[in-house]
Amino acid sequence: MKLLIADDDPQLVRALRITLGAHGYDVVAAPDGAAAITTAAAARPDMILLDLGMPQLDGIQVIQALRGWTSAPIIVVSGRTGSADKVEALDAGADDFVTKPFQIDELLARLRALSRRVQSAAADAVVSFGDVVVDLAAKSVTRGEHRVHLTPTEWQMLEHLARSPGALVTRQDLLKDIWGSDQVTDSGYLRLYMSQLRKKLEATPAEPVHLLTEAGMGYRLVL
Amino acid sequence: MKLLIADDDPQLVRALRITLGAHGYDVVAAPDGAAAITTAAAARPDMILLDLGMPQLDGIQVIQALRGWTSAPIIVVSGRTGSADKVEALDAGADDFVTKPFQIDELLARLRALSRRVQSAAADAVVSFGDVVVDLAAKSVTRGEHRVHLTPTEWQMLEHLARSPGALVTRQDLLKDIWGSDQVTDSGYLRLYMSQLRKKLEATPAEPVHLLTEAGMGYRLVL
DNA sequence: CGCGCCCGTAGGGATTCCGTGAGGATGCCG
DNA sequence: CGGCATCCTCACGGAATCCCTACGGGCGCG
Repeated sequence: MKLLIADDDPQLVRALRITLGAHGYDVVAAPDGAAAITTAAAARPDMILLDLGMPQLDGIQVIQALRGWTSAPIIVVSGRTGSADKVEALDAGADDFVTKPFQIDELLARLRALSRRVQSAAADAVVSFGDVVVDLAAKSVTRGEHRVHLTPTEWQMLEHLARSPGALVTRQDLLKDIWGSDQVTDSGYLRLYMSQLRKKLEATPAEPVHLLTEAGMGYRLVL
Repeated sequence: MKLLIADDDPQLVRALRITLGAHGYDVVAAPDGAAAITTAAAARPDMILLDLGMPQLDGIQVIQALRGWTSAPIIVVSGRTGSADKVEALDAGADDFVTKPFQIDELLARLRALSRRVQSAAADAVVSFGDVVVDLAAKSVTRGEHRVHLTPTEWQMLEHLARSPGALVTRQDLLKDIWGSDQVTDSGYLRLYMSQLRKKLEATPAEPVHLLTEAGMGYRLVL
């Protein structure tokens, strides 16, 4: 069971590394928010211990970034005791919230409780179809041997589709998640970006095999 | 989302029932450990809120009894702050531990966090009959090894039938839910789309085995 | 047997929905 | 200031979908 500890207090990290290591966990560490994200992408931990008050990046933002591609349990560790902080972190995608100072045995128990819930430890962060490989964690797209460059909007569309392969994604969902709010004025961006995606990823853009459209409903990525 | 509250403090139960009810939860309550177990068995809640210090039965025993047959998330609420109690409860099978007094918004956030995990784990919104598999979540239909394409209206019909398999669905219900308002002018849409569904899903469309019609009443999906 | 009732099915027009090209608007960077 | 990438609008041809109408068949009943 691999564990990522993201905390800027070297002493705490050292203590946790020893204790958790003794309980059979494989520990990797990151000193700030940015490092936490890159380290998580590289090491693919099964669980994440995250301090809210780190330099570089807000803890909430770190949670959101991680939740973009991994469903690994996140336990937030923080000195702040206000319920507002807890609510914010939990709603951003964290699974549990422990306030410092904490008892190490309680933390261990919460880790055990969460790991019980975890289904398939490795939620594949890579989706591939045809000769295209999409790496959700690295935000990179490869076709054959060459890398494909996508604009931010194109990537967001592909990301949404690739996150639930085979599932139908409603036009509403895409509009809401990419353009925020309740944008209902689909004056045709979706059609346009989908067209560009197909041009970049499909062998025959005019007759797509993977990026399908369901008339009147939305789009679907078929592997 | 049905919620079981097991607590011997009537005032707290009353307050929780109001607050949680306002947030869309369907609340049932039990005043002691024994009642919690029997009520849970009868009501089949999706989540359980459990007080450790109840008469009749130790909270830990209640957890173990519940875990014997249900995997619904259990949040323990207790006045004891000792880490030993937390560890014991969590290791017995509880998912989270909140100490009294607690902020109601924190409790709500923890409920949301847990339900998120449970839902993603139980993504089994699949109904199948014959060689047809209907995935309600992905809005996809497969027959044998091939995907079946449905138009929006066809899908809505199938969805209604598949959401209550075996049950009779009134023509009125279908008309109202698909075409909105109190459209009673069944000038034959239903017959038409049902015909197309059978053509796509039944082995012998002329002699349907699963998409049956009850003369004068409506339609029924038998698995 | 004749009839009305209900249901299944086929064809076709009207409408909505989708793909795509061209081009203007905006922001970034040297 | 100019080039560049990206985002967005608009318009049009073509495809998919919806919905209406019509026709045929099974079934109960007088």
